Amino acid sequence: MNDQSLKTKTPVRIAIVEDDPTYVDVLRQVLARDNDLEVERTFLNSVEFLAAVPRLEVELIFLDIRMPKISGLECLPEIRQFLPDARVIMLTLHDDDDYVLRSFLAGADGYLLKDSAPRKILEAAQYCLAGGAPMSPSVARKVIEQLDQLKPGSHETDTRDRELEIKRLLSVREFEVLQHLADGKTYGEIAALLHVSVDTIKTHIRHIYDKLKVRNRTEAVSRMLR
Amino acid sequence: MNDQSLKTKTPVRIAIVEDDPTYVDVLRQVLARDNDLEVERTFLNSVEFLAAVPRLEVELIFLDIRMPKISGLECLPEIRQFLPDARVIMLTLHDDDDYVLRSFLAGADGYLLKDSAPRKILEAAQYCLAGGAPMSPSVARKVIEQLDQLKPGSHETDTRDRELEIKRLLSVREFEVLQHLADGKTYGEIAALLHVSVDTIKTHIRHIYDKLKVRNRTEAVSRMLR
DNA sequence: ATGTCCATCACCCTAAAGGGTGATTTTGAA
DNA sequence: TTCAAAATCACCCTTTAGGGTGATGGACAT
Repeated sequence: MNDQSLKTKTPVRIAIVEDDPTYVDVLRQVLARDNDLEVERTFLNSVEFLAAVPRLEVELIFLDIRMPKISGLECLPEIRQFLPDARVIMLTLHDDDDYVLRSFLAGADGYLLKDSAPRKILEAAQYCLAGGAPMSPSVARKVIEQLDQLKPGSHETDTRDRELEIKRLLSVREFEVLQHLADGKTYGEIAALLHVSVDTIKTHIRHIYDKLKVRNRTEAVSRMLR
Repeated sequence: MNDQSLKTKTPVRIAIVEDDPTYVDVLRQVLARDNDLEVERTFLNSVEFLAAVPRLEVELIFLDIRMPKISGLECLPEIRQFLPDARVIMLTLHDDDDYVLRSFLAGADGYLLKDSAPRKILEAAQYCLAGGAPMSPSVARKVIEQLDQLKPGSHETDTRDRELEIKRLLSVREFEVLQHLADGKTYGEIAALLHVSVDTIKTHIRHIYDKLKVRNRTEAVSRMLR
């Protein structure tokens, strides 16, 4: 008579994955107002979270999208693998990023702006647990705007087109360096090939990373080639 | 000096297209509470509405989805042709039909359940005019559920072949690691994603290098992608 | 049963990468 | 002419990558 009869009284277990400790506290306090909700674990970075996921037992997860190293978006497949029935609400500062649609495609259940009123946060949790997909009208707008990009076969961007696009972003010298990067050359090798110092190459590469918004050579090369 | 300066004080003109006269009245009364909104025209069937559309001047349209003869869905292209900037909120009795996604693809801006509270109706109008896409969490859920059906994923055949060739050379685990490598992930990040130790990943990667006859990750990725 | 992958983990060490800051010269566009 | 990139170089520091070697348990085939 215990499991069933107690079930309605068992609070919903919650995990928070958010690299801003301040906002973690905000969420904690807001969620504490609802006695049916209990924040069981919090993680300040995605790596810690991923390590714990296989043994995690929660029904609801608040997941920050933008985090260092591994984004919330990349955590979603892992969550779906180990916690297929858990609800996931994505946290974001702005609604103007292009993560919105991809989050939902990856299995998110809701979308919450970090500056939402406490009431909205609690509503989001409740709607989500009730099977809805809470999101602000502005987020919903992003979704339906990005909808069109999905249906036509417009993503057949040729490799040459990508190269041209990157060529526009980079200076000629930088593009030259990038091509050597794609061959797996080291700083020193590229420096030798271009008859300049290693530090010059390092500077070029830093600029390439800035312009392409990547963190390392592999991402840069991947960006150009696929 | 009139059009521009008066614009902020001019009420938003609204059209209602709804075959249930009772609900038209409900809408009328609710919308009348907001002095910035003015119901200019109402249509009890879609044929009348379509006839009037070319000469219609409204900023917001409440459009019933299920109507005899011509559905609201079928009206959307016409609206978009003559009133490209007007906002359209779809009206529906249930959120369980498959019109939801199709409505948004056809250019709807919001989705309102007919049993919504008056406050929700006014909110929907306001959100919509502010550029958002109001919809209930249950409707949003429908949208994201139907998302998957939209994405038919056809990649490039060239890349496929290369991938298959490399897949034959590597073990499944190694290939898995290689894919993360191509995303620019570090040892630690891949380890976290695959729930194994960093040393294990290092070993896999060394094996990958051996098998592909490359000396670093960039060459490996480049090998797979081009 | 024996050998061979496969997947896992550990420890050691060196080389390379990457982030921050700052500086100089050239060059082209406004 | 003046301002803004672009291209060059330097020094500091931390993190990551990569090479070598070795070990264990499981799966699978001969």
